[in-house]
Amino acid sequence: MPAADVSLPVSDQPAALPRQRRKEARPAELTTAALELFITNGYAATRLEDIAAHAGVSKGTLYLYFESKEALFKAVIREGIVPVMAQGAELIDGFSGCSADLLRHLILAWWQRVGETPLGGVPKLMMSEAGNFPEVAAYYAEAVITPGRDLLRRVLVRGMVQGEFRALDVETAIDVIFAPVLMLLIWRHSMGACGCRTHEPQAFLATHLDLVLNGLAADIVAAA
Amino acid sequence: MPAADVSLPVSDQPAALPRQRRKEARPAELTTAALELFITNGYAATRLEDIAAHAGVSKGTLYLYFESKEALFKAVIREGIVPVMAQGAELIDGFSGCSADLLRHLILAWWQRVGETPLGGVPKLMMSEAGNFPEVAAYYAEAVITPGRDLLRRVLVRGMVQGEFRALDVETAIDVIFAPVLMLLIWRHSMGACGCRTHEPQAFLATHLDLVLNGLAADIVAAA
DNA sequence: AATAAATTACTGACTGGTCAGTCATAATAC
DNA sequence: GTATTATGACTGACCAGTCAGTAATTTATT
Repeated sequence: MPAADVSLPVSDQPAALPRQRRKEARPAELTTAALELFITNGYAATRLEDIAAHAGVSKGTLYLYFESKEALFKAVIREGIVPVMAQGAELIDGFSGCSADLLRHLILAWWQRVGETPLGGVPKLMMSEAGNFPEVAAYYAEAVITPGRDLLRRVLVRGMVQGEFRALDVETAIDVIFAPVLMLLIWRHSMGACGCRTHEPQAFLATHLDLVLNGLAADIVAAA
Repeated sequence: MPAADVSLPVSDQPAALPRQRRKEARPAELTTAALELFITNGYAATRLEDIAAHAGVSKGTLYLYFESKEALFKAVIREGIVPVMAQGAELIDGFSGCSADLLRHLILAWWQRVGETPLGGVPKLMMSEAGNFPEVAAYYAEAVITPGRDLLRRVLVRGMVQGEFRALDVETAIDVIFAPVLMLLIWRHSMGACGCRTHEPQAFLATHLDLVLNGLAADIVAAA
């Protein structure tokens, strides 16, 4: 949850506590438990009682911190994802190698910091529930997807400016390039969770990067 | 629970009509209506009454043809997707051009025959509900995903054998290559359905194919 | 051809279980 | 002792699934 939250579209902060002291510890435990259950069962199939039990409190306690199931869901999405983004920007800023390596590092880092953690369930959850929670989807698009795309755009533009990458439609390329990474993640949290064959993430990402970096590579004119 | 369950993976055929005449017309209308509503609202949020109303019958009638909501869901998945696959095989068999064109044609044809039709909602629906219906997911994997991957494998192997494509891990490449197409589809049926910016499918697919075919292309040795 | 009987197709009010959300009460802190 | 924090039994809405009954259609009878 960004601290200086100036007029966000989705704003169901805990709020329940009327004034004075607020214990920040409890809500975090609750959203953690909620995230886990939402991800494994889906939103509709997750009972609030189970979330409460999972966090070691009673159902009533949930309502001290969240107005409703929907508010809890929003909080899960909000707290779950936003913090990660800043790190990506730093990675790009402090990178001096070639753009191909930068792209590789960025994607592998994202996989390590999101894909392999509990947060990895959020994108699939969001996809599944976007239709039922359009405002949350809009918030997610603004707070997660847009900044994420910005990072990738910087890398692609960097590569093109430096003559390492071919010129192609950047806005489209961003999503084409990230799609396999997202699919890998979504797959693991849907079909993968029920016995279906799953790819080794490292091998999958390696093949993807191999293919993409070859596809992006500018013709090496110097070779003549 | 199926009556004479001769060990099919998923087998909840209409079956309700005990013997003699069976009207095949009605079930098709029902699954069509169900598909539409499941896709827009999700499984849990779709009321059987709405499906019935949408098909112009009463709720009771639904139960003449389907044992339960779950059986209806299975039927929707089953009838919805399977028929398409055979056409792909024909396309490959009767193709004489280069493998790059074949891949392009296959993907564009799939988009046209699935992506742009109501069937396009099935993959996202399946992803969302796989966790809650593992048997359906297993059936889907066997009846849709495996045959689909077989098609792509044939194209890739063809290209490699003929020296048009670089050699790389085929099993992984299959999924890497199809992932952006799937994501395009999933996106349109989730975030895209609630006001978020969406790609022009043709442009997206063109960029994807451009990138992939360049990435796949064997170094043209003849150029020296 | 008209009528009755039998079969099939459909209906929608009803039931039983589930679960989000409430609130009177209890435990704990201060 | 009183203010804060937590509880879990309770309520009311919701909806999958049922079933006694009605309508339509087919078959049999005269």
